[in-house]
Amino acid sequence: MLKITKRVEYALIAIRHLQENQDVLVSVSDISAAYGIPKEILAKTLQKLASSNIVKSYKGPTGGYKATKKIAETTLNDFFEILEGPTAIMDCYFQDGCDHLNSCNIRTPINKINDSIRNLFNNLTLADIAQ
Amino acid sequence: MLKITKRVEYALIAIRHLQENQDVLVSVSDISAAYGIPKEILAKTLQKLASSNIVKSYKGPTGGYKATKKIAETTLNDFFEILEGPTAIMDCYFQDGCDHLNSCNIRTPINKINDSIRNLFNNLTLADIAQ
DNA sequence: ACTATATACGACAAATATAATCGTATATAA
DNA sequence: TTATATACGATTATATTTGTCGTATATAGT
Repeated sequence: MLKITKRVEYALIAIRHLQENQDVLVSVSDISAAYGIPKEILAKTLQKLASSNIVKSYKGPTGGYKATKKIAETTLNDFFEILEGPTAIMDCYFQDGCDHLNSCNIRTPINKINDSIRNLFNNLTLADIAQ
Repeated sequence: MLKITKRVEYALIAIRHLQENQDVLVSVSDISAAYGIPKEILAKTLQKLASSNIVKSYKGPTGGYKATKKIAETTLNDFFEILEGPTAIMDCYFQDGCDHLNSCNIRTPINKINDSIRNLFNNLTLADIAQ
């Protein structure tokens, strides 16, 4: 429990690699080969980051991805949300339609835990965790 | 991702219920019926809590569970660990045997995120999140 | 002593979520 | 025109989580 997904792991690896190679365009194949990450899943992950302007994409041969300045100031909360949607330790935090709502006696503790985690991730940027 | 398990959810429900009924012994069936939780899984969850003295168990008919004083001072980290083992956003944090260790470029960020979460959970007790 | 009912606990099966793959479309440098 | 890159939806495979089954042990009540 409380695990991050492979998508997030791959995204972290990719942006770190892009930041270390800011002078060149890096293709999905490059990163895939360097770290042993399945190509297609990495491609889709980078597409999500591109549509949020965390990275910039260039099509065609000699194309690839580039880090943007937005990376450093992006919070973990935003980063996770781009890839996986809203962060919540239980689905009922954002969804509704709980069967036991009437008898639920853990709403307060669940909300407190959630708020604490979201507060933590809102105050940590990708730059903060880099070094 | 970053979800808690049903076991943790059920455990939270159970200890809250026990705290609200400290004067009587409450059986698994009582809690199961009150909140619509599968009996066997709830039973095993309470057994784990009992073996860590978070609750106390009494066998035989008229038996059941009782809250202990230890509940309030228990940290979320200990609580989660009793039920699910060590808290880590990636398995490699506690396990070893990673294939890509040589090319891993996210060790620092992963450790920072992990340490932040563990620090958060070590400083939050079950009493803290109750109200 | 017997019976009913509670906890204790390991093994297995079902359901769900995650990870990976496949197929096709589009853009563009050479 | 061709080769190679990103873009993206649909499907399959895998892993994890959740729930069930079966059996043992303890004990209050009769």
